Amino acid sequence: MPTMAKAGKELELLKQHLAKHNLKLTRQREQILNAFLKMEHVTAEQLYHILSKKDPHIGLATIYRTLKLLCETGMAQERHFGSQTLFDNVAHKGHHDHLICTSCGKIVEFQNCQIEQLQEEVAAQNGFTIQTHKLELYGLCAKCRS
Amino acid sequence: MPTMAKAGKELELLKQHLAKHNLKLTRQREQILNAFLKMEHVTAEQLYHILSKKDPHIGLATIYRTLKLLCETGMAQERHFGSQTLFDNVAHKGHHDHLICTSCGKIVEFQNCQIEQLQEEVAAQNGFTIQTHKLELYGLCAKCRS
DNA sequence: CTTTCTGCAAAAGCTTTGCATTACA
DNA sequence: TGTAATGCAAAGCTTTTGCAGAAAG
Repeated sequence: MPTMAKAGKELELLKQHLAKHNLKLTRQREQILNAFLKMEHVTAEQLYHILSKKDPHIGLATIYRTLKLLCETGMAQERHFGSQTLFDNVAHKGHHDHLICTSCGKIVEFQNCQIEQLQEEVAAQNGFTIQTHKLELYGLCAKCRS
Repeated sequence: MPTMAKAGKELELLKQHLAKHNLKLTRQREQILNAFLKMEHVTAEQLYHILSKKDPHIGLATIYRTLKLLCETGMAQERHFGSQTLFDNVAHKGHHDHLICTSCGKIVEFQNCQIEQLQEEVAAQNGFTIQTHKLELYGLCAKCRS
């Protein structure tokens, strides 16, 4: 059943991280992970509202604490867009960058291997080894331009 | 005297912006612009401390208000690194991107025309017209790797 | 003179922390 | 049974806003 194996991949990753740091898997952490994995990107507040419906006593602080854990595992990545702090789901689609419309706020994800390759070259020239990167292109989408 | 002309270029840009929006050029705005132009990137708090020495009664709110203006002219660009909000001086060196060491915090600026060209292509494919962009590469610098 | 700015202080986010209690392993 | 996690509320930061007096055009 490869489907089931795939479904639990992220949970396994979290379990590994928890075990390595002597932390515990809780009902809340699992709920937060599951809700997070369904989204492309979320704010802490958004997750809080989604989860509050199922579990009215969940705390916003727990969301923040768990999102920090997910960032440590590499599944999530913190990103600032305007005044909002978004947490990107990197597990789902792999790494992706963003095109952001400055007029309507529309966000398009994209990937480009050539750019990534050039990034590696630039880093090497400066003696750096890349761990991760963020690329955001701001402009006007087709609708807003016309 | 080309030197003087060059020195006032950014001030002219600010004056234009102010005129266009029916705003006024004040002593504080000029001071903040000058201090800002001397730096590669600063936080609002840093500018506040620098300027407090000359003018003990300057307000932090004025710094924030003026930095917002500088962003609108395009001379400054807001950037989030970790928990800090930095304001980049784009006027001085033109647009540049950043290599950031996740271990020691060292920041290296760079420019790469090929990457910029590819960005344009990606944007065009998605119907976007780019206004600006941010590229940050996070990793380990030579010292921290060894 | 009229409008905009400033500094101050208060307010408003958003995120983190302290603590008693609960849940995991 | 011993740690670690949770929820709540309070504290902490950074950034914004309201307002009366000051300054610019």
